[in-house]
Amino acid sequence: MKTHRKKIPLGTDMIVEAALELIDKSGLEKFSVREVARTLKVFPTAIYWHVSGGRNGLLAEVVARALRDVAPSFGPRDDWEQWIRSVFERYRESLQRHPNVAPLIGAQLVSNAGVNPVLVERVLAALESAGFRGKRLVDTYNTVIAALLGYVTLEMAPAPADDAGGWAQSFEEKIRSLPAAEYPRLVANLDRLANRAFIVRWQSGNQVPLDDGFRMYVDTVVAGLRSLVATRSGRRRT
Amino acid sequence: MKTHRKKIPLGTDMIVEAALELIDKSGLEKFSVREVARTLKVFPTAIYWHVSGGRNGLLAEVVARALRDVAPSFGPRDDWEQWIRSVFERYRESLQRHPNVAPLIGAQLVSNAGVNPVLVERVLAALESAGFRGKRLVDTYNTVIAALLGYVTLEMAPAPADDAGGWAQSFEEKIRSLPAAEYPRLVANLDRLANRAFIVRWQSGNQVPLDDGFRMYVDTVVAGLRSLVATRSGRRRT
DNA sequence: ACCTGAACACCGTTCAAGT
DNA sequence: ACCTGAACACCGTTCAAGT
Repeated sequence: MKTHRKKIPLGTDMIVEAALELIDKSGLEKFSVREVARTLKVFPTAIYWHVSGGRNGLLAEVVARALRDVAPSFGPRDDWEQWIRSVFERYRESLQRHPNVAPLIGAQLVSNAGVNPVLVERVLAALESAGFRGKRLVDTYNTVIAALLGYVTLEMAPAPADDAGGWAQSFEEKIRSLPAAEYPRLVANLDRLANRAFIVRWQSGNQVPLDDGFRMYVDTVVAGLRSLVATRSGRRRT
Repeated sequence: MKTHRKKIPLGTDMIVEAALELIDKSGLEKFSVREVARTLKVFPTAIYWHVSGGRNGLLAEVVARALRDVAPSFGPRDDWEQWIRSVFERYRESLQRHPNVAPLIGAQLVSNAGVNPVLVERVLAALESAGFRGKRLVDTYNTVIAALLGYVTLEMAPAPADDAGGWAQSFEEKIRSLPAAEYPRLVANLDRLANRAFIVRWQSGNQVPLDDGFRMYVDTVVAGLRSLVATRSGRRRT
């Protein structure tokens, strides 16, 4: 699986791909421009000639590469609910292939711009077909994008790099010894929650996927949108 | 507003507070353990004696501090929908006070554990009162937490630190010159979308809040949950 | 145009030593 | 117990110089 590059002259794509491979293999914590340079057998400064924006610019391109082709095309005969569901699934699959880029997505505007205009256009198309227009279209658009990125970036949040301090173990102990008096419901449902629910887990979603929660989440968002379609009046009570 | 500390001996709280102040002022990019040490007029290594887990451990505590008291208590006579709405709002207000910590929340398990067990217990209480039990309770719990963190962390994603490269300006130009042929809906709604919608904005949510989108988002989640309450049968079509 | 090479101003973290 | 001090192995980025 190791890519052998010889003397083929450097190019932006080559650098971005090397960076992504490196992140996939060792995580963001280990990532550095210099390391990328080393794997390409090039001086660090050569990178700067090819990619603008330095380290952050490179990371933004990495995100864009990892997330390309997430949005299936939307035609006038497609069902918007079904389409939304499929984008959510494909987006999750992309991040499951590259879990270590997850922290980048919410990290910077530059990076979440990596999710490209094609996706924007198609989400708008789907929502328009659902009946949303004008200001309301924009609001539902923001809702969908936030929901799209939300679950998965959180699910894939990485555990400590090498965990020399044994964080995972001591955290598990802390969770398992919470007093039932203070946390009755947490303790009552502990078997179901421990390591399988946000905040009370010690492994990342690429190791312990939270599948059922994701399904419920998608159901919730879609059902919510559907109920808003019914509400034709622009304004709602706060 | 500048805090003058004299010779009061170092303590974990003091360090965490100094770190949070520093992040609030200059952002995560500028943050460093050494800088924290400098503001406390202490050698960098002194920090390590007080806070375990090094830099990441410190950042986790910063998140915990920034997000404490987000969850109002939930009593048996409270309305679960209203309660969910208020947590969402309070969580957003906390991050509006400390927008620069936003990237940390999805960044690591250690950090999103900073949202403490009290919140877990209360969310469970609210969802139980809505009628969710057992496996279904866990799934809706994951849904709510993901939704809770999702919108706001994305909204507060920081723009490039100093933007020496003029990223914002060139990105705006790129957006404004997208071809209407390829992106008909994006271009048609550009005035409403530009800088006011995810992916096609160049300023962070602490400068240009996406309020209406947030309201719609909360409506969507709550309406979705409500519709799932109705569906008493555990299973749903995929 | 594309890359080398050296240099600058930083990092996080460990480990020994002081008080 | 709490902190200093020195040292190690790194960083990202700039700038001049080579070809």
